Amino acid sequence: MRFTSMLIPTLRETPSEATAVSHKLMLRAGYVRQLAAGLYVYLPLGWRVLTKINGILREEMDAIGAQEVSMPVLQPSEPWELTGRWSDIKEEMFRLKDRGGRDMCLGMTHEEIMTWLAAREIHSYRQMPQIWYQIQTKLRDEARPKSGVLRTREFLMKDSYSFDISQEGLEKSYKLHADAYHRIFSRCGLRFWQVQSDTGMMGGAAAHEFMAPSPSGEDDIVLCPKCGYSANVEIAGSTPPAVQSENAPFEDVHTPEKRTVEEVSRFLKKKPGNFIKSILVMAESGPVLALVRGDQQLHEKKLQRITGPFRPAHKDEVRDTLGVEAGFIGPIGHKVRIIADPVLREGDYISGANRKDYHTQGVRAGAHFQAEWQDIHAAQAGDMCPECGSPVSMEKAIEIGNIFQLGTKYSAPLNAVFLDESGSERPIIMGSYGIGPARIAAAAIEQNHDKDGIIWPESIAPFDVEIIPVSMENREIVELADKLHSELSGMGLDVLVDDRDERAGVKFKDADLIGIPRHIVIGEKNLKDGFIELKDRRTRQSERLRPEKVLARSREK
RNA sequence: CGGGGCGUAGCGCAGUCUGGUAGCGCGCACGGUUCGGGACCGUGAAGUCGAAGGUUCAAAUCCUUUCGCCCCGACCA
Repeated sequence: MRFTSMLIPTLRETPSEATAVSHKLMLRAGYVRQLAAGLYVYLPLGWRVLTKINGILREEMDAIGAQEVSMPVLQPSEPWELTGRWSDIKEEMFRLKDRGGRDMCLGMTHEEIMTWLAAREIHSYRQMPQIWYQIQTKLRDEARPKSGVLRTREFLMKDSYSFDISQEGLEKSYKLHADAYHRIFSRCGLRFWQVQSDTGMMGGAAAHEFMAPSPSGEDDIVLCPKCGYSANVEIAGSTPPAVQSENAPFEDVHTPEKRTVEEVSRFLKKKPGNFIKSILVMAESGPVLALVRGDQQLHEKKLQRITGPFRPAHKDEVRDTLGVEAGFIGPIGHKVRIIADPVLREGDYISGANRKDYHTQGVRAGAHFQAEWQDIHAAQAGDMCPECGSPVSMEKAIEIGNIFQLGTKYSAPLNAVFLDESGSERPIIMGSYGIGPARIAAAAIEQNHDKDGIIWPESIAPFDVEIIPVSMENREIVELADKLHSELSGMGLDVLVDDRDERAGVKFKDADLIGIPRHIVIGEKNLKDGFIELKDRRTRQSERLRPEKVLARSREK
């Protein structure tokens, strides 16, 4: 491919709206353009990368016996009504009516439609297991599209669905996917972790996410370097390090105008870990008082799994419910539901005294208050691993894939049933599995770049080699570039020749930006001696070689 | 949805406070010189100043409304 016949609009300056590294580089190097918030055009280079990623996805999905299909993006409401998601999902679903006034939506995922198909076509245990997948556009009216292609309103997703006759079968399909995902992400050149994750509204028994560490990631993951425990912070267990117990007498202390743990701890010269942080929230069932240690944070997702949806209490609600203003509330003497983090079981603490300008010290669980004990704190670096007790670390990560054991959450309401060997009717046991190709591309850039641009892993680079004829005036150079171009292409390599009539510096800068892993530089001086240069984008090391040698070496690959 | 920021030429920005002929750099076009890490000189094209309404002799600038984009948070099936 010739540079001059391809649209590669590189930018010298970074458009101001970009903050994530991958976003900046994709814009500058001419891979994508933004149409509107969360809507991106993939330019030729960008599309080539996605095509390569999708190729890997197809190979690995096919290898586990999955079959590719294609489902409509435009869907009728009925299957969604049957599973309850038509009403469970709110503004995030794009909805419309057709000319007949029928409710329709744009697919944000395809459990309903895949299950609809299974309900029609799978009748017997003899037909299973099945795995169906597609690489299809999804639409979600995201509350906040962000970070370039990392969170968009329209995006490509490889989604697959397994259909089994039993939980054991599901676990097998699940394992097949997990293994395939490891191969996929490894082949794409990513550093990644498989972590335990929340099943969310997908429901079901088990779920894992595949996470590529990156500062641009939206998720926090907890990792134990010792035993390999890894989990999304949304569900990660951890034991906060023990704090020295004060053995303080049980009594109120005057703390005028000191409300937050930080203020009171500084005022009393005690560590935040010696405090109980009391947070009142309003759940649908009523007020709930959540307690965590002062140096810990309440994790709202964890609490929500226990109480259902909630919101923080307003100031007047705190007063009405607990009889004291926010800042001085504590767990003692209330009849509201109290949920406390287990770390508070032991030791004595300082909490709000339930009267203005006072805190109580020497507060002990059991003796002074009762609570439901539930893990509701957010794990933080330095906490102890729930499996082996060593300190855990935290990383920001991009969710590049997920796998869910769904069970019968979709098959039951959509009546996707089969007859088992004994002739009795049972719901199909399902799993669902997703990968975002654009996120793979973005994560690859986040993990592989330098100050000059992208450094693509070979497997997903838009081209294998870029040939850089340093001058287009020199006939010999141009002829050799053409010759290498056609011979390397003939060997099955994807080759880009920068045949622009630009100065060498411009070509070098753009080549570094675009990030093709190998560059062949053809310059006058070297060519006079019969040499060209083969340059590695990552290491920047350059070798002087005879042109034939380059061909021979490429043939080996 | 809450908080913050920004909309001026393709891109990056100045001009807005204090109203008075719309600017700079890059890019683009043409001519010339140059040619191994984003060259230089000259000439030139290109802007309903996001939109609508208002105030004013006069609005990019002041007022009102509105749309869009980005960031933080909430949300993320």
